[in-house]
Amino acid sequence: MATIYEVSALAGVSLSSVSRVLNDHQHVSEKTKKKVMAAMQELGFRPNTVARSLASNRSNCIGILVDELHGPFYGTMLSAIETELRQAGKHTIVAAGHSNEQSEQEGIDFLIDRNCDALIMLVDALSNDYLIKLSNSKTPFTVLNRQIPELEGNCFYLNNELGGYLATKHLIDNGHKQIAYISGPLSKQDATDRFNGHQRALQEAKLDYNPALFFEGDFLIQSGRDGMNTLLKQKACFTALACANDEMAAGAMKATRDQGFNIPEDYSIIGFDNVFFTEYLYPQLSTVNFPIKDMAKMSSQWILKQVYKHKDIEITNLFQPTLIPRESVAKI
Amino acid sequence: MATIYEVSALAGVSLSSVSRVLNDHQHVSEKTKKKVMAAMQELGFRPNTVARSLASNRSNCIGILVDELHGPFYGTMLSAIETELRQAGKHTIVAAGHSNEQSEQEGIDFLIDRNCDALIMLVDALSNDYLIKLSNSKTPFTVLNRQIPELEGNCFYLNNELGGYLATKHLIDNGHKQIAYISGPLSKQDATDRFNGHQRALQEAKLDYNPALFFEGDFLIQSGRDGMNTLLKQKACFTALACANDEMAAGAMKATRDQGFNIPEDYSIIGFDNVFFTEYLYPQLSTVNFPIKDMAKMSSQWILKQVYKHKDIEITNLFQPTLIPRESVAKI
DNA sequence: GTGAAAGCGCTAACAG
DNA sequence: CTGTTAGCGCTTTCAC
Repeated sequence: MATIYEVSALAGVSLSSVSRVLNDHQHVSEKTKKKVMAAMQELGFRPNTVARSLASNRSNCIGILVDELHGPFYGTMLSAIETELRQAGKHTIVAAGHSNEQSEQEGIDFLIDRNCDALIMLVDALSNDYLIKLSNSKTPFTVLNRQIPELEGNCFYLNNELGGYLATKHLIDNGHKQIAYISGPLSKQDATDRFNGHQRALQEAKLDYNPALFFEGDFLIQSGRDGMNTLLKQKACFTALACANDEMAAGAMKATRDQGFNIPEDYSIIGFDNVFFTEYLYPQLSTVNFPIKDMAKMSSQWILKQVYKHKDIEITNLFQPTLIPRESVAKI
Repeated sequence: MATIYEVSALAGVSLSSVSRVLNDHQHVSEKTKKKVMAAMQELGFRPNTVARSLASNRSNCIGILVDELHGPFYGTMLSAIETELRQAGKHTIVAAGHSNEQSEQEGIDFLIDRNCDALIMLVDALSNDYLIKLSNSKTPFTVLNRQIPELEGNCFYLNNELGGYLATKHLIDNGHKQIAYISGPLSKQDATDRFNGHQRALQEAKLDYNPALFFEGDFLIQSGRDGMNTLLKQKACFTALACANDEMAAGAMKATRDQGFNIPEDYSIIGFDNVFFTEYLYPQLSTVNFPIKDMAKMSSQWILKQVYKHKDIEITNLFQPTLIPRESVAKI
């Protein structure tokens, strides 16, 4: 593998000149630039990224830390980030935190040690305090799906409350008056925000909130099944169900059918997130779109702008959900 | 950030000694080892990975190249690889090739330039020839879901023929005699292997293969819909359908119901891959398991063994599919 | 067992 | 606009 050294020799210029054209510096004459380029071409020169990192203290690597690598959400996110970053010549290093505080901290260290220029995180085990402390270190980072007031500019998040509102409103607009709700773990901000939105829609329509129609799940499919089974068993009746995410909605659909009911004839169901498999379900699940792709892209752009000084990038931190009506909600 | 230099000063030993304990070399006295460790602790020393890479020409990074980062398959794979590699202290750099030959080649260059110690690839646009040529370069690699005779030891693949056989056999065992088939693009090896397995099962049961009951899809959901719609329209009748992957099976289920038929009462359907959402479908999709997780793990271990000289690792290149009977296939 | 010294390939002042 | 000169932080011969 040829080095910058051999290039400089062949081109008959100094090391620095080669380095300059390599880094697109201004103040290089067209002539030497041409000579250098030709020499690089001839030698099949490929710059050694590691050496560049060491000398410049820049790795051109962005670390991505997520709870899990599998699941419908993360793939979409990774894909959007990788696409955006790679076309800017940046690499993506991934690490999973497995929703475990210690493991997530290790993941961060892992990524920082690797000299990542910046981090993108979608994690929930890490405390706000930890993240705030981290913001004083030299590695800039971005946080997805989380709003931390002290770190406002670094956070890219959804108006979850509005999403929750939209979902329940859609049910109400279809004539439903008794609406059950399966939430995510209320210890998580996004879960409570969505639930608050649900309640706001109820109030707005002057519908009473009935605690018997509430079930707290954990965002996983099984809790959707458990939730719907529980709801179906209690006495208060209802005609529609809003779930705080699509996985739980899928579980609820299963439970509903296992009990011999039809969707949406007997029960209308709406999810949240609009993950790709919602279209595969039968009936196709009505849901609320979570623009994870846009958010992932935006946070990549934030890094491009902050860390690599790209210009002309408009940053938005707050994203809006939209209703995706499909087949699982019917008029009553 | 403390350097090895400060550690050596504080410990009162030379640079080399510090380096030795850092790298777990033999021939270091317990005493100096202790002193060094203490000094590191005190200074909160964290070795600079980049400098180590440059000096040792080892990055402890494994590059992963996949067609796409989203989709049900890749997440599972990435997750298994990251878990396995990270606990060995290795990092994972990902790149997507977008099923485009040039883009995949760029992905490889990208990863090699980044000084990856090895590569794991799950790609289909790259030709065997290209891969064979690549095997002469200094970066070892592994190929998933693909069998290249010249690169036998580097390939980790499924017995797709057997999988195809198992699926159709399951249909036959349930009494079906007219079985339709929606294949993947026959230009791809895995698609033809699966299809061959289908035909073998037919022959074995002395059932005639009817070309009218065949549709060539592209592994995406829409082609499953198109396929089933086409099959339903032609005159030859059938009672069961085997699909070369789960996405197409999901599409076929949709088409079946859109035409007013029930699954499995009117048509039994079986998929292939056993991706996570097959359990979310209604009815739950019977399918054939593709042990992508095991394969991903095994290929990580191959790298650990070949590149990092870990011992006691048994390598298997060929994996076996298994039948996963669920609800979408009924006796006739 | 330990230390000295020479790089790994490149960037970045600093002169000119 | 170009060349000289130090390093970046660590590994690795090679002596001792």
